Amino acid sequence: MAEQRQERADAARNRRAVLRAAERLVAEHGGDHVSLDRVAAEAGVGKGTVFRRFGSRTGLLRALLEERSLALREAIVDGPPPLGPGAPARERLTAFLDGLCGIAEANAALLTAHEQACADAKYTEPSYLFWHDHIATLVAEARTGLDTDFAGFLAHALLAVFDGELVRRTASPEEPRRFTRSVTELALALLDAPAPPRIS
Amino acid sequence: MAEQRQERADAARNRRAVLRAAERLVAEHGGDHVSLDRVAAEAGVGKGTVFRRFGSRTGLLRALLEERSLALREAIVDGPPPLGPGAPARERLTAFLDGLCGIAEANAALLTAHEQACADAKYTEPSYLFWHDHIATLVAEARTGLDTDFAGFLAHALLAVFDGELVRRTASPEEPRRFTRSVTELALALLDAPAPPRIS
DNA sequence: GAATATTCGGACCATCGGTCCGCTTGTCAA
DNA sequence: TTGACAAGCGGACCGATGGTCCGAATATTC
Repeated sequence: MAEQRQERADAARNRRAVLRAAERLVAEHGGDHVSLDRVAAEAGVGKGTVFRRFGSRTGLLRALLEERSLALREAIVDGPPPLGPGAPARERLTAFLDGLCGIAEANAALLTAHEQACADAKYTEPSYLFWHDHIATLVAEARTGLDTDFAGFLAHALLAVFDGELVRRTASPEEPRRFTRSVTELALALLDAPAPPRIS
Repeated sequence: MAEQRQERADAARNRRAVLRAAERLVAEHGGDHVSLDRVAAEAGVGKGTVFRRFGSRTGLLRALLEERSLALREAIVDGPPPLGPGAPARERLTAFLDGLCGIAEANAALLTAHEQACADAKYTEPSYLFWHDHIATLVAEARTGLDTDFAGFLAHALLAVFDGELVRRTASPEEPRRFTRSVTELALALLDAPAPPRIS
């Protein structure tokens, strides 16, 4: 069962149309200002269709975002080093962050829209959990002896920086990858910091 | 001109009533689920009054949050060290973060509501600008030679951790100030990290 | 106590996410 | 080819919500 008797041809066509329409609207207008009515209209389908395919506004944005990050995710799971398994934690982490920053820089508006839509559920999104787990693991590996919970917190802290608006503000015309550079420096600072003094 | 002929007595009374009502509702129900209709009803005033006083949902939440952080702000500007001027940057920063974390831990739900309402304008809020400037200055002072822009980025990164939901998730029953401890460790790690290698 | 500026309050509006259901259309077996 | 049936479509509809407006009410001032 691939997924219950295949998706009908028109359904697949509409799914693509909706994704492309949403993508276009988010790119043109800011992250918000993209109501589902407009997406449906732009895609040339009814609103019901959008919901049938994606369940909710959140689902639509999530689908777009996962489409963008699928390659990175696969490369991490079973691609060649330094992204994939095998490389030292430190190299894997910077390679991963480099990839994620690239996605963020190219999709800042989409990030904003997604954050807005997710709201509270942000920390339970499968994608978020995956990124978080990956970072936390690598951090713990690179800094042996670090408290596990604190490694998790550092992972949250690193991911917290991926805010659409912050990405947009950090980027600059003459240095498009400034966000990436900043995040990388931040991550390295965390890895290279001396062991924290025992607090309590 | 205090502010144009004083505020009328009933107006002041209503302002307080609305603030207290909003506070109560946010505390009881989660950060969202606090519509302005309900706030108005709970306060025993008309909806128009809420808007007249606070301009918008965002304005109301902001007012609540600034009420909570006013003391900290004043202590920083002209209070005694280590919060106020005079102490070494490192001590000032940890003292400040300690204070801000305290506020965050006590008002996680409010934080969530405010983030939701601010959306894109987050980085232009007077409060945010104040915190950001303060942190960036202290970081630059504690790590001389650090690129100014990067100090600013680190400030954003530190503030990005103050996400209502993250605060709630980091706190734990048996260790209420776990969020504070984590943030402090994070900040110290950033201050103590060795100078980053020149990238480009 | 009257004149006046300010404020009140809730009806009203537009928008938006999400639901529903009668109609259309792709699919597949005969 | 055709017919029957499941799957999908689309847009009218709904409830909630942020925000506006203006006649009524009231604090303030002289």
